[in-house]
Amino acid sequence: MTKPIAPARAKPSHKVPKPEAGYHHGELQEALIAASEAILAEQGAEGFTLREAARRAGVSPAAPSHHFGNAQGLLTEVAIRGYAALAGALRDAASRKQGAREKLHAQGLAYVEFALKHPGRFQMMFANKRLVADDPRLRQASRAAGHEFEIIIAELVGGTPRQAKTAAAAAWSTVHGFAKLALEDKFGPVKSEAGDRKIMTTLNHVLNYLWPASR
Amino acid sequence: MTKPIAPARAKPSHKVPKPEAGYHHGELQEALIAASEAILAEQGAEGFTLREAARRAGVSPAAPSHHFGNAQGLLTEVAIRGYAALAGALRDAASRKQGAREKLHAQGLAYVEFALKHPGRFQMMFANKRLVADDPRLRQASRAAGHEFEIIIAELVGGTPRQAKTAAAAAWSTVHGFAKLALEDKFGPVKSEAGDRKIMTTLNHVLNYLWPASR
DNA sequence: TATCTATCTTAACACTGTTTAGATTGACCG
DNA sequence: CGGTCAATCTAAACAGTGTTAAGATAGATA
Repeated sequence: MTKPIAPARAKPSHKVPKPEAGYHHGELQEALIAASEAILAEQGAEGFTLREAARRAGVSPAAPSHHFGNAQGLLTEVAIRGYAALAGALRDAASRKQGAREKLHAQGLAYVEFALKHPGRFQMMFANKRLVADDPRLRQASRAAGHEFEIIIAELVGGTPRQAKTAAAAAWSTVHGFAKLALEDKFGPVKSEAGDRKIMTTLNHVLNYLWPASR
Repeated sequence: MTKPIAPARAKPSHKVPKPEAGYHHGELQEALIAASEAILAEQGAEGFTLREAARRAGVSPAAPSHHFGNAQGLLTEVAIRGYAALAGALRDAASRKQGAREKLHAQGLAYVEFALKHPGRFQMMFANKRLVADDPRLRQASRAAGHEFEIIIAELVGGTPRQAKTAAAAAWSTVHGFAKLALEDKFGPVKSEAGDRKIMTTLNHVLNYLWPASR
């Protein structure tokens, strides 16, 4: 189930990661990213602190700066992986269905499911002010996720590229808005399993309303 | 251009809106709310600090606590007024048009216009973790804004209340998602006047696509 | 083996929100 | 008119935060 999220290029070239080191951590980047994701999962986007991430990785508060520059740099890395995971989820969802409408529908469900399952990460991915918003890799990761929508939309609406772009913006806006509103409890409590199910059926109705079979 | 969003009442320039500064401020609540809105307008939601609001109101950092309890309490008050302003904008926009579809369309434009014009306040209104999320007045203000959509939607779709609820969720999700994505630069830069205009025409296309004349 | 450089720590700085105790004030009430 | 009292605000402190500068350590290299 856990698919490799990071690009294939992995290690800092020269050495094999040693689990137990002394002064040198060995895998500090990965440890900090993992710690950050854990904090986001436990405490949400507002709960993240750089010091806590360092604490969990077992290093001093100043250590992260050598690898990520600052907190925004670390969070940017987390967001990039988040976008990759989201793109993967969208691709997977579409691949399991046949017919453009069914694919789009499945993508919409997958998008909101991702948001509800990883609220902290999701919120952080769209918090430009806490990221290095103009990082090329971040921008590309975001575009790649959006592209997953455009692929299916192009299949669905045929028309000019301009029209496809419009339709893709419409689809993305709808599911993104729904996810955001749901996370702020605008469609009822979201903490419980039952709450989540109710929200997902509401989403189902919304998608059927906006993209009926006739489209 | 800048329309008074707060009740027409006071004109608190930074200091001493009232007679000579004494030990008592006299209108501290209003001054703090105005200061907070100014910070949100200048620095965005992430730029707000309680101390800066106190500074602008000319009081000590501890003063706000006597009126609002804590930072969340102050921001909750700001958010309540924000929702009232949003509801007013939606009502105004609808009242200027005839026909349910035109009204809904105008509301969608007004919603995004509000978000682009007051990004800091808008983001804060939907940042539950920074507010007293279960404050009854806040919840009611939020529901009142959402209700503006439901009124028009009921006019448009006729059907069962359940169907109207679905359609309202769809409309709200779409414009909210569009606004949020636009504020995170997903539809291009949003700082310039030209950027905003381009975004609004994109929104126009989206609304025409999702709510065509035939609905 | 000696040096070099990446990595990490220690310590400090300027912030933040919140709490406690005390000072000041205006208003009520005899 | 004068005294009490509650409301209002300040001062000071505390535990946090992100970031930086200077120095220690260790792994790799020559």
